[in-house]
Amino acid sequence: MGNLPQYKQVYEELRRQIAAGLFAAGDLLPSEHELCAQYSVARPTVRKALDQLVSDGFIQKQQGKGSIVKGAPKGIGILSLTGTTSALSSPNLSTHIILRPELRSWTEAFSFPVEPQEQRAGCIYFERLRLLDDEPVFFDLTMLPNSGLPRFEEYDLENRSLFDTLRTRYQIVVTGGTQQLFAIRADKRLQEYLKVRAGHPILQLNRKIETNRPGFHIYSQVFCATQGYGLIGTF
Amino acid sequence: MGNLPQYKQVYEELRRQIAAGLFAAGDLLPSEHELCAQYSVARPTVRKALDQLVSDGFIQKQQGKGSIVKGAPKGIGILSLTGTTSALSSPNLSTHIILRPELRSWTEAFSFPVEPQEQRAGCIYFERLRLLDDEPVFFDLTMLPNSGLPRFEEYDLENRSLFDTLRTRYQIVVTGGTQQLFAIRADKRLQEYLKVRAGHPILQLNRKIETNRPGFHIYSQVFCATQGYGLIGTF
DNA sequence: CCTCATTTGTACGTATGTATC
DNA sequence: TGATACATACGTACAAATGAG
Repeated sequence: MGNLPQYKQVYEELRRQIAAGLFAAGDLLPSEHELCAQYSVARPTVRKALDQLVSDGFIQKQQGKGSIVKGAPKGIGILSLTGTTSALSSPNLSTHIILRPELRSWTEAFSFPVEPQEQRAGCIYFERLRLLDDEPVFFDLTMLPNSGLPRFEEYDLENRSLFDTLRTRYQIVVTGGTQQLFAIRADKRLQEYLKVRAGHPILQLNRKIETNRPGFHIYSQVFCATQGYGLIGTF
Repeated sequence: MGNLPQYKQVYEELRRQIAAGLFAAGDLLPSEHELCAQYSVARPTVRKALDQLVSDGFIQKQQGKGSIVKGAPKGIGILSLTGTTSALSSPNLSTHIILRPELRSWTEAFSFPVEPQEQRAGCIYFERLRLLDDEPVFFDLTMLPNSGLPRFEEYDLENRSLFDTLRTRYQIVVTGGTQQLFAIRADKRLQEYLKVRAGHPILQLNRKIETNRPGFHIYSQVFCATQGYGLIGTF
């Protein structure tokens, strides 16, 4: 049932090793031939896993040389898609739940229309504030269809990335998406949460994220005060 | 010499057809089996081309059903990587060259350090202003290493996407990158180019883009006034 | 400069599983 | 239920780039 395909097992294992820092940036992964032996799979299987790591930004490949480790994605990875792990695995970054996941009805999500089956399923909605060194950096609102996510509330959104939870618990992975970016002035609510003065420039990000599960989208809206550091992402 | 691998030929042809609107959004591409027959290639070759189209956001795949065309990426595709074509193929979007490509020396690019071989090669630098319906929407600065780009100045940056030119003329494709986003207040120069009042919130984007050519990066800085429309991208 | 082993890139064929309609 | 379509997986072969000698 919940068995992962072999290429995903290899992917998850290598990804874990890289994220855990077992390879320094610039190191070479074992060659494809060696990986085949280690995991007892054929080369196309290993290559598929490596392709994933490339598109996730964990490695680069170079013909005749090998697979070069780029290291765990750095920064506040809100813009990186599958690499958002780093956002919450960073030791000095914490998450404060402003509004715990609750069930709502919905017809639209941050200006994106929701699809009929999503509307029927209802909406899981929650709000979080992310802090870096106890300073608020961004405030985000998330909407998910309430379908096929048993025991979702049990999973610890304070300490785990949403995308990690969806990927490892429910086999839901991001396949693409659409985003809108705005620079706006802080309103009252943002002034309070992000601790900025009135009219301070704020980055706003609306995203509709597609997944491998047909008709299942993640909708999110993020506000970020970028004074000082900027919002970093790999892609 | 300049022969493309078969999977890239299939990719380019299908991409061209989708971008040209030969398929409506929601249409199915021919099945993998049919594509094999059409292009006289094996199924793994077709699948590799389709994988590319998926990761570029042109199609979605669904097991048992087929490859669903999502249509040409819409909006100002500054954030989409390989799909930036749309930005300049849009009929009402035009490009004004503020500063024609010129050769410079460089040691850093928008806060990103440049690598030694790039520094030795020198820097191609240019500035462009993009207009939508004759209204300025964003202002961008680009830096490229001056190596392996014969006759670069001849190619028409006013009417073609930079990424398209690099991909089709020089076989340089984007493999990933890092970006920093900021919300800032407009300074004097931005007030002039983007026609906004002093202190208006502006979106700033610094990017270091990696390519399949080792040691060749594209550095760009983009400023955008997002009042009204927002900056849209697919990923 | 050339040779050679290593490593990744491209391509084909085949087989089987699983989702969709 | 069956036909179709995509997903996964293995094996093979050769090409092209890299780096060591």
